Amino acid sequence: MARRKKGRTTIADVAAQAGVSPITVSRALREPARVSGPLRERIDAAVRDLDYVPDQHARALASARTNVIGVLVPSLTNTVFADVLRGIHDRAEKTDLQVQFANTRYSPIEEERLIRLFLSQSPAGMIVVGIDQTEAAARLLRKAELPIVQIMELGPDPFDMMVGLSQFDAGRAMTEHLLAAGYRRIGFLAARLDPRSIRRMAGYRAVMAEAGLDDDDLIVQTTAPSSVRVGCELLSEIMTRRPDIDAVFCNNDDIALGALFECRRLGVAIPEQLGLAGFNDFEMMAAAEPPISSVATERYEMGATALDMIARTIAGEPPAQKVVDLGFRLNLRASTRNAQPKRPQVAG
Amino acid sequence: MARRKKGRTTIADVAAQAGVSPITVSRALREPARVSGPLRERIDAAVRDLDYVPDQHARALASARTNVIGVLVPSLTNTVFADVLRGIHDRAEKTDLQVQFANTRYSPIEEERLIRLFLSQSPAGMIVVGIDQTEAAARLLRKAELPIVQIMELGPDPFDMMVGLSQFDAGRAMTEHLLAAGYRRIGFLAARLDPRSIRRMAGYRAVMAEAGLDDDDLIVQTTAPSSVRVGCELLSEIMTRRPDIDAVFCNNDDIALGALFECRRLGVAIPEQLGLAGFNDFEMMAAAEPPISSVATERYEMGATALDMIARTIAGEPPAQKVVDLGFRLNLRASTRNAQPKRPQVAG
DNA sequence: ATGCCGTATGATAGCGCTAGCAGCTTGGCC
DNA sequence: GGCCAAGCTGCTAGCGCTATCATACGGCAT
Repeated sequence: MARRKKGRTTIADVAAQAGVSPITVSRALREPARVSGPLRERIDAAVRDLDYVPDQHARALASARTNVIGVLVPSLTNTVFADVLRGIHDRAEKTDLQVQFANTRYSPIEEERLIRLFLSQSPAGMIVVGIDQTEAAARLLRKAELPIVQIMELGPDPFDMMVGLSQFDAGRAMTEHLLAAGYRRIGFLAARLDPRSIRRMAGYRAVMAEAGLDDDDLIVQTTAPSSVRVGCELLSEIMTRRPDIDAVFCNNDDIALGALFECRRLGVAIPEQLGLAGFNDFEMMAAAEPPISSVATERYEMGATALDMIARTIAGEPPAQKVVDLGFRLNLRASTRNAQPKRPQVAG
Repeated sequence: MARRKKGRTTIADVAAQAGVSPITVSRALREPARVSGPLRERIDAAVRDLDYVPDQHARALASARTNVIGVLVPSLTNTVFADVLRGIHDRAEKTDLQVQFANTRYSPIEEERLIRLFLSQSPAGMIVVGIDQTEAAARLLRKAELPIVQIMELGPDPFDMMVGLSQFDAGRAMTEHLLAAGYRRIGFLAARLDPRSIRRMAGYRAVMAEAGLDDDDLIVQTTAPSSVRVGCELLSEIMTRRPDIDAVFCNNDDIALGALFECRRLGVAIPEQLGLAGFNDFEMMAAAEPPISSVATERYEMGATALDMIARTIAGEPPAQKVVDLGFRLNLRASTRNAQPKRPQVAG
């Protein structure tokens, strides 16, 4: 039967040119060690000669395996995930794995739908964000027999592997620093309220409670997506509600930048009248005037590590550790008084 | 022979359950109109019953067609492209098209390599950025028989379709506005120097030349990737080189934000001593203090339109226009004197 | 009645590749 | 010299789906 795609160079063409059988070509490409040296060279030459590229679809169909890594992220625009994706992508390029993204829009329901969809295509591995999947999604992932990495945070009982940091500890650490620097009435500005934001906030609350400084009034939050504008609004609101605050810790850097601008508008001097800290440590934090203190996380590295872990597992050399804590770093700058533990003082 | 993937629900299972032949199921799924009503219903019911999901690979192999749209962008972290990708993705979700991204890192050589790679996988369509492909890449794309959209800018002789704006005109427009507002010694700060930056700059130069205000000294550029920090540095440099400038037009908003911070550091009042304008109109521009004038572009819409055009073409209803100009908008804010044509005045 | 046509469904033959085994060499050992 | 294990290479039979052709059927004009 005359069929389509007559032009395509197939494994049979390569085999003919190299004077071997198709299956030997197939092996030479996938498991070079199983083919003798001379043959391998002839085959390689033929491949180059004919510019042969294996058909991924035929390969996937025949082997019931694919080289697709499914990646589900909550947002495509948030720089946080852009960095992670870049890390994933960069490492994937060095392997023969293909990356397939999808956007859950911060919805666990949507995430579950996408997990079903991906799993039905038998990917080689999956990367998902966080630990708050729906129960059904968790069940699917647990019984799926493929490498899975949860990224961005850590938690008990991983589906398979994890690379992240403790968002709670990161929230704690910055709050502890602010306390140590002498701040007392520390506000918390939060938007989006995704699970990771919430755990950062929990870290903040824990520290404040331990210090006996807990106060619901100090927290201003909204489920609206994070943006610089929302940062302006939240800062404005907290200044109205609690004009006596001496610092604000923002659940991310967009909010912090908005807070900085709003302070400028309101004539609130940073850090003299108000300490300001963000989260993520985007590049602009260091360049701002004044430079803004922020909690740095290893986003690129997180994506890269996740992909590496999957690639290794597929290659049959699973990573030594199934859970990797990439930690965080406080980058303290002029927007906060950076005194080491010092006697508390009343803020200007 | 006992083979793998025994679990998978296939079209044959659906056919058995519905009491028809496999090929009829295949048709019912792809061209419902060609199957009679009652049969179609029985088949649909069986599909739902068995939770059947077609195997993309088998489908691609048999039909020599895929549903993959290849998208090549220069950067994954730049918000500009994140917005475009979101537009593409959002529309792709409404079709059965799959999006596959790759990152050219602003390198035409890398872009060519990726174009070869993608084309060898016979995608259903491709989206590429700009009009500056290598000659070889251009040849490949021209002879490829698939819908292709070039996005982000417009130019003569498209490979197939185009959605974008005239970067030159956009550069012109903002410069004309600055002139009309009375600025005379208008600096231009540019980083990265990708083709689109360069055309924006060309627009700026054209206007300055027409006004007899052209001066190489007014342009400070670097091939370093754009960042807020680089914006600080460029502003600092131009202030050293030409302390008499009265406005700066930045080739993007990161640079503009850096310039704003640096002005604050240097004690240069905006807009009193220096007008400031950016490009892209990121969300933060409106929230900044002072709010920064910027040229808004339809990035999300660009991605969405590109995908729509491809989807339509595949569906056999090609769009009426092969070239779509989405234009731009000047969003004028407090960082520039926004006088309408007025008599020139010496800047403070 | 007869034959023709258009429509709806089915049978057949692959798409390009790989799993599982079979067959052939080679070399080592008794 | 004969036998067997180990190492290569090749054959066969699909993976799940669809392009192409074939067939069945009802309606209509002749």
